[in-house]
Amino acid sequence: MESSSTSRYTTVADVAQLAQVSKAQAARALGGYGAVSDEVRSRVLAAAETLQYHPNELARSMNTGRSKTIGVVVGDIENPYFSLAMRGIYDTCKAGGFDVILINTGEDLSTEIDAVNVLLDKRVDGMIVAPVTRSPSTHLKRVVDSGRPVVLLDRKVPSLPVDTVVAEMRQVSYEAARHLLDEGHTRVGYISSLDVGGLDFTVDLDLGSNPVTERIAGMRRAFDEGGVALPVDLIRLGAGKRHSIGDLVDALLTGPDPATAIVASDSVIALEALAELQRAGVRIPDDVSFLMFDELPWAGLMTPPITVVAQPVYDQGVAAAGMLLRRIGGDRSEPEHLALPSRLILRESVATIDSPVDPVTTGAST
Amino acid sequence: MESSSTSRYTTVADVAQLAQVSKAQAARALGGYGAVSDEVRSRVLAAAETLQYHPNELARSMNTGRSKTIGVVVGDIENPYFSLAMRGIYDTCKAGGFDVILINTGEDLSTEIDAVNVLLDKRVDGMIVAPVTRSPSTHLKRVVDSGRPVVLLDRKVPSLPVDTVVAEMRQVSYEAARHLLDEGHTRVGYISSLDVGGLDFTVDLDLGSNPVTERIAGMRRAFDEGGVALPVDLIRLGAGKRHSIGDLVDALLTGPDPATAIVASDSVIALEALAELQRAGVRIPDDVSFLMFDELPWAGLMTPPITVVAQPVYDQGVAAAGMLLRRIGGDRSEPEHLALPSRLILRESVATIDSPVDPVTTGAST
DNA sequence: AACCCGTGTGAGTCCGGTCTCATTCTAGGC
DNA sequence: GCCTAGAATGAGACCGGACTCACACGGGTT
Repeated sequence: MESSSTSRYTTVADVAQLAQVSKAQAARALGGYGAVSDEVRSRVLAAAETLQYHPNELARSMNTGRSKTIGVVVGDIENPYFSLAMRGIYDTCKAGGFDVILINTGEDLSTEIDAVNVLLDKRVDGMIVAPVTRSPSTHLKRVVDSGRPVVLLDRKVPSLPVDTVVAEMRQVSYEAARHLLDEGHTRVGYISSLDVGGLDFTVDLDLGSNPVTERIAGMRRAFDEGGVALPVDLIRLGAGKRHSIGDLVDALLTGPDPATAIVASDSVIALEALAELQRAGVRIPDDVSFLMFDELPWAGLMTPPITVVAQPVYDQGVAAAGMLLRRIGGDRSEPEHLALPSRLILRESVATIDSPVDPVTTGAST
Repeated sequence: MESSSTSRYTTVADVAQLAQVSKAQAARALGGYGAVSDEVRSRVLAAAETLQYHPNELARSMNTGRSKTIGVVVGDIENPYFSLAMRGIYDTCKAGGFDVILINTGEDLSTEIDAVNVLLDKRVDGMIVAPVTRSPSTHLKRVVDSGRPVVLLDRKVPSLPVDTVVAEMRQVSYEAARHLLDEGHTRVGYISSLDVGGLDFTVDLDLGSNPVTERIAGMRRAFDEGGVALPVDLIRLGAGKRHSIGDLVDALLTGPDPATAIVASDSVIALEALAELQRAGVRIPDDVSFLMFDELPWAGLMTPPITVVAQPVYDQGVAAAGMLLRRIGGDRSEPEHLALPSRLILRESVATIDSPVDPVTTGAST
């Protein structure tokens, strides 16, 4: 009883000693492998019980090479999108007997690189990454090289031969734009937090493939079909970082040819945009129509209820984790690229505009 | 090149060999301890670089006894409360150089027990637990005995001598009830997901100390001071599990002496209650007043804006992690019990009722 | 009686780091 | 020129499990 601090953990050796058998036998009885007589087994188990033996997972992982742990790297856990996806991942991993280590990148590339390295150094059995856009992805290559499976969530990295899970965006975005067009909106503003080197959006800006480019592509198709020019000048990148969302909203509603509809790229942006509109006294859908990506419980409870594009977020998490677990299980087949169907939920935040646009006088502040 | 699968990781031994020094010297150069000549150091570092050496954290943890990882056990990550607190925990741990393992219990005791054991077996340096209510807490005792620090979040376990971080609830709840009373509400319903053995709420039901009992205690004081009986019959437990939230809301608005105000114990309940009210055509605050715990961005954007009790959730996470890190750092002082101040944010969801209650004819369905 | 197989067992190695210990080398002090 | 403190170095123990190997023992063959 010489020490109450840092009381050592009991090890197989301790159990073996109490049970009067060799360490090897104790390990066999405890681990349930090899040949052990009933006599010895029960003695060992009893000893383990009295000593409150719990195996050291670190030691075990070290020579099995598997940690029964997967790593998840996301941009921002506080974002409902990620926390719900996380839940899907979590539930699936748990069912498969895997633990989860979570790392948050704050959408920062160097943090993501560190995160991936940390997970690799901790010898996770695999990882799910929602990569920061346009990352050179050498760090992800390192994972692939290490032989550990990776599944990319929400964003593809074309050069990387790994499984990906995304929500189908091109088609719903087409439908969403189609809907806006049908209601008479040709001047629709799009606000996204995506940011590429502080550049503004232009038609030939190469953003790679990510949810945002997919959406814009889908919307463009609808505009093209309708014979209307996609209002490129109303597509605003870098929301929340380079520009305040409130300012972006104001800007879209001011000027000679303002937006008659605003599309928010995710719920965080939607919330701030909505707050700004309310502050400025701009009514939805009378003064401006509103549409957001991501379906959250509150969207349908607003006045008016918000028209949204719902992605199967939880299911994306489940699918990603499922794929990962299959890979960990030894599946060596070709990389799979899953796109889960999204759908447009029509509510009341998009108004019908009477033909040739009549600019509304907005009460936008500042 | 006999194997492209499971390409072995480079170890100190590999680096040592390439640098033409002993394993011990390589380890010293890499780890930055002991005496190493500049000559050797640069050679080792160069070798490590070319071989892309990354230390195996498992091995390192095994004989240092510290994993630079903390475990977090929460009820439901999808709940904004936890995901925001998680963010606070995360940011703080990261700043301190610690990684985070997340485990979700789904508010289930046996899962919590498993979770705690898993974390202990993984040799986390400490853990933050938001314990399931009324747990016997022998599992938490095991952690304490192991010498690893624990910090309890959101709920206290009186028998456990560990640090706790909660939001101050008694005082704000007093203020909230006071406000309701001032506006003429004596029949206020309270809906909580807390559930203790499927029992209904009674005055002498011992629930221990948790946010919910604190709130009820605070509200009782206000009612007592006002000389009004706390409407115990309108306090509903087990929301979302034992009872559907919609049914609970309907029940509160039906009967001979219905509630004139509804208090939702958290944002998840609030959302479902609000949906039910909308479905039933009950207007806020004309037909019933509404007040919720937890401030979320959408609360102020609803029509009408919802009056809420805001807790410093992110700060709770930060505080909990801060305490834990201090303990890990060796702080052996007395357990600290921190209660962060909450505040009532008055908006427009509570209406004034004209003196002696005149039961409103509600449009509650079914 | 010699042989074989399978079960039960202990000794000891390995995983990949950290760290102790003993030894060698070198520079400074007298 | 000799002695010694301290730097530089290598060998090897150790953390706590998993697992290999060699060996003992008993029953069934032939």
